[in-house]
Amino acid sequence: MGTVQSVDRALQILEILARDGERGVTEIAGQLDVHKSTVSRLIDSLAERDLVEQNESRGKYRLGVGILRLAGATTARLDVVQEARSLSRSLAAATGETVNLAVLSEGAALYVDQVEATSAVQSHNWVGQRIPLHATSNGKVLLAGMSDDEVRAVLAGELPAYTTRTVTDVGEVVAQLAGVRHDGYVVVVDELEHGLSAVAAPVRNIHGDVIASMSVSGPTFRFTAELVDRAGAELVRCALEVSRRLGWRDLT
Amino acid sequence: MGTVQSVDRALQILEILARDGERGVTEIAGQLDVHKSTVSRLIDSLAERDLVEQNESRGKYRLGVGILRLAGATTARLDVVQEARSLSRSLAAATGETVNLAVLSEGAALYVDQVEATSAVQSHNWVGQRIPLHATSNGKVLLAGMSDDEVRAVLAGELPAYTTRTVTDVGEVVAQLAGVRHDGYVVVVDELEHGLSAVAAPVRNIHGDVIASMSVSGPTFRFTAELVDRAGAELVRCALEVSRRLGWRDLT
DNA sequence: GCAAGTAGTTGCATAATAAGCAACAACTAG
DNA sequence: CTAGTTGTTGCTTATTATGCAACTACTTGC
Repeated sequence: MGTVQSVDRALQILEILARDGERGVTEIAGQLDVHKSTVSRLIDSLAERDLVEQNESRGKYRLGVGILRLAGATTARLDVVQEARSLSRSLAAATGETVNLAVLSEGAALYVDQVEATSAVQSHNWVGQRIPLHATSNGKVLLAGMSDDEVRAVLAGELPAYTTRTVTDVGEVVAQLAGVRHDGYVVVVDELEHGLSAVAAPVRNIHGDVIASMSVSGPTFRFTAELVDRAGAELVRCALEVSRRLGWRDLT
Repeated sequence: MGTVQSVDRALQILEILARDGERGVTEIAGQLDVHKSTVSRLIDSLAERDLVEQNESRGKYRLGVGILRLAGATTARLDVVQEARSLSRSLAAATGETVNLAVLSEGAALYVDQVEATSAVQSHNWVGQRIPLHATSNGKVLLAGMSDDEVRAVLAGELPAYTTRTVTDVGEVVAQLAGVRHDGYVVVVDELEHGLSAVAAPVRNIHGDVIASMSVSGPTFRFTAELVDRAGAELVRCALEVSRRLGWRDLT
């Protein structure tokens, strides 16, 4: 099937602005290899619906709040977000940490919901962020839902090291995934950021496919063995309940 | 300036899906008054970037998670969200309720951030939702940032009553706004939903314009006069601090 | 303060694409 | 099993998107 080139270009503009924050018409024209008047008109269409906005008169452009309206409609309709919400909140309250829900999207973990305990240390909102798969608990759970061949395809290329603890050898990651599949959850310590740890478990659909990952994360100094045991058990229970609400049946 | 018709159509498709949840190619073609093959190709462009997805093979279409990636980039770059975040969290902890941030968007309050105290009763995520101005504390704060003529223009038509307490007379709303401007905050009880109350205060930019509204909301039974006093004072203090971080200077 | 350069905008002509049509495959309903 | 509907796709052409040139507005350097 065919796409529509001018729509493709408009969407590329949105991606450029998402990646770079803000850009001028001439800069975007250079990146798309089209004339700046073309970009100006494409941006006009996007601006009419608040998908982009201009910093000031004749200034650079950035993403606008119209995107958030569409996003609100999207999460409101994501079954897994809806079914998980109340469980995420009780889990956050029970553990005193941050609970996240992530789905696989274009070779990364896309965070789609977040609930923080009020006592949680961090205030970063991960929703909408695309986070590397190999260095996070959510990422490893999502990878564990794939075959080893699929994993190797997704993790092609050199895996970046974010800390001295990041596992960057694909073979070692694949070996870890066997353990994830066996245990039904994974604990990751200091791989994405020093001082940040998390435990994650899979959320399955009616067919048993891993469609999301739910995690509890917090500062490493609070991730004692006792907390990991308690949070892990509670997390697995919650993720199972979300899966059940989505139609999954554990026949074992 | 001109827009690009095919991009306009593609964005209309996104809006239809945001409003209706899911729709088929033929349905969308009817609404846009174009041929279904046109819709099929426009959807192809949107699907290639995960902005829409198909429920199952040859089924209806709905918004996809690609929107969330753009949304994450948008909130990450909204200055007011960034500056407010830590204050929102401390306010949620201090009051034990839910704190929201909303901006004006197309005649409604668009919720752009939310922090819940773990003890908060509700689990509804308002981010991305467009909420009526006349029936909410955030809405009334955003209206109070306009002139009376602008208010009357925005509130054209019959105002829906959501509960028996909803103020639906435009004149009465306008009169309330004078009070909001004087007091610097507003309390709204049971107007959007029975049992839901909130207090809100304005966030200003460097020019003093009201660019967002910050609120504390919770169940009416917890919104005692004492809580309103305490939360109101704390909220006004936080909203002022966010305004200062954005460059506003209160010279009084 | 002025000149030169750059960025974004817009009218117009035309090159290129988007769109409609027809036909098809796949699915649903009776 | 048949008829009807939906979504897809090859092809042609009607229509639009695009580039160009010229313009306004702004920035930078002297």
